[in-house]
Amino acid sequence: MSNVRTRFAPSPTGFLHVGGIRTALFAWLVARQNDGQFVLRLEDTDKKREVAGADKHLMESLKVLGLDYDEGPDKNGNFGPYRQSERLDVYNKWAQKLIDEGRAYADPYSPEEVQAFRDEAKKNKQPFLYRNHRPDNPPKWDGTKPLRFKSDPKTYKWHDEVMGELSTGPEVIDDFVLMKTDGYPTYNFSHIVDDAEMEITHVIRSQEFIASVPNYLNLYEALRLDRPILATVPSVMALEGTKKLSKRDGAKDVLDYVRDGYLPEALVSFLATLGWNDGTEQEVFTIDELIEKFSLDRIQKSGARFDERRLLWVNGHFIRQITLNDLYDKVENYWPKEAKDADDEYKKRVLSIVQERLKYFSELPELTQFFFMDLPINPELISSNKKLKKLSNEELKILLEATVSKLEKSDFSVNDLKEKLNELLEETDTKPAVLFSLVRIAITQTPASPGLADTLNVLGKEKSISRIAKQIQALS
RNA sequence: GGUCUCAUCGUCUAACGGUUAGGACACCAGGUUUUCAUCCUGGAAAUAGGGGUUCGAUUCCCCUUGAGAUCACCA
Repeated sequence: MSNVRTRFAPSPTGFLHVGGIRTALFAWLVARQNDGQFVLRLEDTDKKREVAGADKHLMESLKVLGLDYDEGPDKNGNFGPYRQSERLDVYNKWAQKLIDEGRAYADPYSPEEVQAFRDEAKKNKQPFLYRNHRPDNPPKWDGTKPLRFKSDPKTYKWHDEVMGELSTGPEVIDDFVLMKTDGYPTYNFSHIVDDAEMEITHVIRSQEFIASVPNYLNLYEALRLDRPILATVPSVMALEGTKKLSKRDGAKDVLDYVRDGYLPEALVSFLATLGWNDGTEQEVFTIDELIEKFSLDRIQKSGARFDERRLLWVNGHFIRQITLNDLYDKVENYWPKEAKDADDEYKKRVLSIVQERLKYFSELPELTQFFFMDLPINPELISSNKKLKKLSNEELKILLEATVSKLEKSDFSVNDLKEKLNELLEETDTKPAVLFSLVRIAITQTPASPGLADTLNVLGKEKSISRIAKQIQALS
């Protein structure tokens, strides 16, 4: 394929959720795997729905995930401008062409009259077709009335890269609005013109548009434009219920995931494999692997549910794979506030023993707080422990005192700590489940922590022993 | 209601008409000297229903059922 150009064309009406990002990702992958261009075009033709700042937010979302675009509102390109609101002359030019050729006409009816037609159709359980009311002698179009396409209803068969062979009858073709009375074009008109003017080769978009495709095909013919390759991506569905994922079901802003400490590469891998696979049993993909292996025709035809638990697993998988130094840089802003004055070396050691249990960065404070401050004694940790609650305070104290005197003799290297702890098990004739749990609780005061020897090693001799002493005191 | 589309474990999915229907997430059990996590082993878990075609259907056809999309001067 020569010079592939794909585009992502959102309207700036709010944040980008995972479904939108997935569509953008697929378009981006097609461009990258063909050494083509990926274009961002803002479809801001509905001024009523536009949200201030949404454009910036959207661009930021793409950039954070690494979906860099070659042309867009904030990039130079030979096909600009990339905001539809700045391209009105283009739409007017093409609209005039249709008018001149008798393929567009002014809609003489008021909105109320059109609505009455629609209500009547609905009452009769018929689909609404404006062309059943097409006027015989429409007035000249002067912008005060909507401009409608004069359609040429017919049967269509076409190929969709994802959905396969599709076909429809003439009953779905209608005289849709091209230009609104506010001077802006409708999506149905503007995207056709822009895709052609911008030389887009692949139109990859979500499935709510598929029913309109026959109308688009009809318009391409009237405009005498070659139609691009079409690919319709199914919606991402909410985990519960039967609805597509939407903002009201709690679909999160992708930037929220990034803020919570999800790695962009994990989000990308997860989103790509939500409804796509390469036919092997590979579950996780790097971006380079996706660029190499992705293909539109292996996208599922029905919508996949968004299961955040799988995303969590993918993210943990990526976190465990990156190097400690890399991870250290990435978690810079996620440490508990008590770590403010801790030095890099210490924080790095903490991170190294926490890396395998970190699922996303926002968890870091609860996982590591005790490394940076003495947590208050929590008696419940002992009283709720199956084994420990059977022992008396006196017995617990004896064990902890033995631990202190043993640890006094350790150089606190991990190996020596392991050795000393083993000796302690023998000398006190205690099971690991008892002794180690007790010591772990004494030094961390948390329900879960990394391995005991590692934790002692990082905490250091002084802190460890003083915390055990505090626990002994609390038992008195 | 019309039109289009889809249908495999709870979830994401694999299976040129011939497989004990495979993998992953989640779940359960066991193991790796404590917890949590990682890792390893094992377990439970699916072809929506009914008809065809075929020696043989998850796979092809039809019907039913269920689901999604759409029928805007929104995209």
